[in-house]
Amino acid sequence: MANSNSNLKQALIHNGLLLLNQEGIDGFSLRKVALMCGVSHNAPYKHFKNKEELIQGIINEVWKEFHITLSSVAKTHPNNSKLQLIELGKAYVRFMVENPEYLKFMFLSDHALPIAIEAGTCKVEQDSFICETNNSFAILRECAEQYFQEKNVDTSLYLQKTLALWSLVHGIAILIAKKNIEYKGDYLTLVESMIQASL
Amino acid sequence: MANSNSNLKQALIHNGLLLLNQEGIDGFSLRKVALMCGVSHNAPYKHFKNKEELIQGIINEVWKEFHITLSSVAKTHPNNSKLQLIELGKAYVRFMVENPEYLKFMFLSDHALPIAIEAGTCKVEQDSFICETNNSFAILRECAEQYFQEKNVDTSLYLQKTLALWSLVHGIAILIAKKNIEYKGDYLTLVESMIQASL
DNA sequence: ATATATAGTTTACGATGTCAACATAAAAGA
DNA sequence: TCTTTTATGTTGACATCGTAAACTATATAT
Repeated sequence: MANSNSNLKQALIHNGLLLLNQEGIDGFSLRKVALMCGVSHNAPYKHFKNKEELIQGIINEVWKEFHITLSSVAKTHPNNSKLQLIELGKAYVRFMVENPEYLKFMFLSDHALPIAIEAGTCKVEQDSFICETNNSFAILRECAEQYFQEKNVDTSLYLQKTLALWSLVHGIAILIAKKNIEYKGDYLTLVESMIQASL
Repeated sequence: MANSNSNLKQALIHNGLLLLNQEGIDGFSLRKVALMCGVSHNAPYKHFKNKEELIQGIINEVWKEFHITLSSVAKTHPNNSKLQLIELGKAYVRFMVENPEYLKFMFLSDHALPIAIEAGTCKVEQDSFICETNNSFAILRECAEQYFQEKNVDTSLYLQKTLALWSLVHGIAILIAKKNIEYKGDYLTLVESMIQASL
């Protein structure tokens, strides 16, 4: 029971991610994922309550990937909080633009774990399971607060300014990824200048 | 042929919108919409190529509603561009928060008409059909440029600053609507202070 | 050795999107 | 006016999908 237990479970998530990449969200189905794993169409039900739960598993995997991307970017530029913020923003947007199907998948789900924002504090509440949104926001927040500290920003403004930066990056990422905006030229240059102007 | 032509077509869009509100995106189906219109399950195919096209019709309807909301807000505060911008942003966010199913629907579609952004100019390209994104962005842009003019902002920065404001509002709207952020208190107050700080 | 939990299979069912064939009434052409 | 399209529906069929139930085999625990 030790190892082979999560063998198929992991394979389902892995192949689900593959299928999502290959056929997009429209071509995605439980039965296809099962087939890719060489298993009957009902086998997934031993590991996931339903389709929604498998999707949630896949989304968690995407969040992990996202988090790894961001955290490696942050590590690449230590001791330079401004550059960190800019590169974080660019990586954030690039990830969404290059993985539009991930974005749709995540958008369809209603199971995001909210980050509680309360009168000047930003407390991350972890209830039953880990949602990587939190960690990814934590990376951004750390860099941002480091930057604000260096710029002698009033501490009481940290949260609001960080949230504004997050919103800006989140918004432009989705506008570009969803092709609401079409930029002639390198979109990352646009993102960089927008972040720079907002700091 | 004059009138009854688009009779069912309009009814399908209307009832589709109703169904979306009642059952959410998961409960939405072509056949249910047809049933609501008192028509056989294949009748919609005489007016829409497929499900995707009906959805697109519904989305266009939502854009219209969105546009009407924004434009009436802008008209409520003439000659006060700053207030206009703040109220526009709040209305923008409120619309998305109050209609999360609309948001999902729109996110699923790949048929947004992009707004071309090009080296200091923002040209709206209208190809085959009108996408209300453009008009909605146009409202925001008009108010923003009015504001920048009053503040003697360098004209060459208009586009980037408008885009930044749009991104900020778009981003916070989605973060709140998707419950990635949970604000204890009135979220519109948060939005107002964020916009204010960014101006 | 026997009982039980785990992980997989097969079969079945209703809902869905879509296609093809048919019906019918309105519009258009001769 | 008679005929022929065209527009707008209906019915029936089909493959795919998510999911439930019943069954099977294997590994573990007592």
